[in-house]
Amino acid sequence: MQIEIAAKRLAELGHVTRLEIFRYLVKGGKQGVPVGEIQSELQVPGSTLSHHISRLVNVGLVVQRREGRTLYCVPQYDELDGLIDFLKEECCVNESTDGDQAC
Amino acid sequence: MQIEIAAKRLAELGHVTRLEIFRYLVKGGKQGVPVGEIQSELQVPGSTLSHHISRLVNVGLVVQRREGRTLYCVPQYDELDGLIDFLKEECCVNESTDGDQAC
DNA sequence: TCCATATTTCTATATTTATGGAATTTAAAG
DNA sequence: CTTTAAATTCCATAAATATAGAAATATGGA
Repeated sequence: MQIEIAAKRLAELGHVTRLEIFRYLVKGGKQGVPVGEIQSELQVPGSTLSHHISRLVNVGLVVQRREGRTLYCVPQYDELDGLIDFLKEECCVNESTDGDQAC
Repeated sequence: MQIEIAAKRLAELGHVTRLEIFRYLVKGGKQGVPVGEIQSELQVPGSTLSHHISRLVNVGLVVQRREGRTLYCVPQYDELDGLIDFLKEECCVNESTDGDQAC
């Protein structure tokens, strides 16, 4: 993963409301959660919520799927896993061999 | 972990320069890396670098240790692991049982 | 067609953040 | 006590982000 993409994704997760949204989606599973359900769960004004969701979509952490009037938000588990792996990439490869090891 | 703390930590990692710094530290292991080494590695002006490092320190992702004139930066592996766990907490607990499972 | 529901886009304001040069602090060495 | 090295703080400016009301769009049903 390119560092610019990883940084953007982390930045989007680094906001309380968006992190709440994303965690709620992660909890919800692959079928996705309607925008309206997120709104009633988190009690955020629609325009604000829409702004935050579209930021998560823009960086590829969430995908949307429409069914009639309802938009489902689906968290991208693979992207999340990739991000986590990126954070621990090459962990301790430069570590001197004496003392505790972190990994 | 409280969501405010998690969001702050993610936000600090969500900046290219700081993410480069943190990953370099993660690579370096528990003994830590001198600020000067980070500077020559990443080619960032001192004042800018100092600003970014202090943000990482403020959210507890990095701890500093002085040895003479040299300041070592030590990444906090436990905090990183806690952050990662937080992101996947309760993954899919609301998922309906039919179809693919993400976890 | 007309209406209700679901969600987004527009718009403006307030706040936070990034950047880097210059000056300063801290610590060791001569 | 003066110099050199390592790193931070101060400062100003530029840029990005958050917030939410009002208006607009999209979809399905009566």
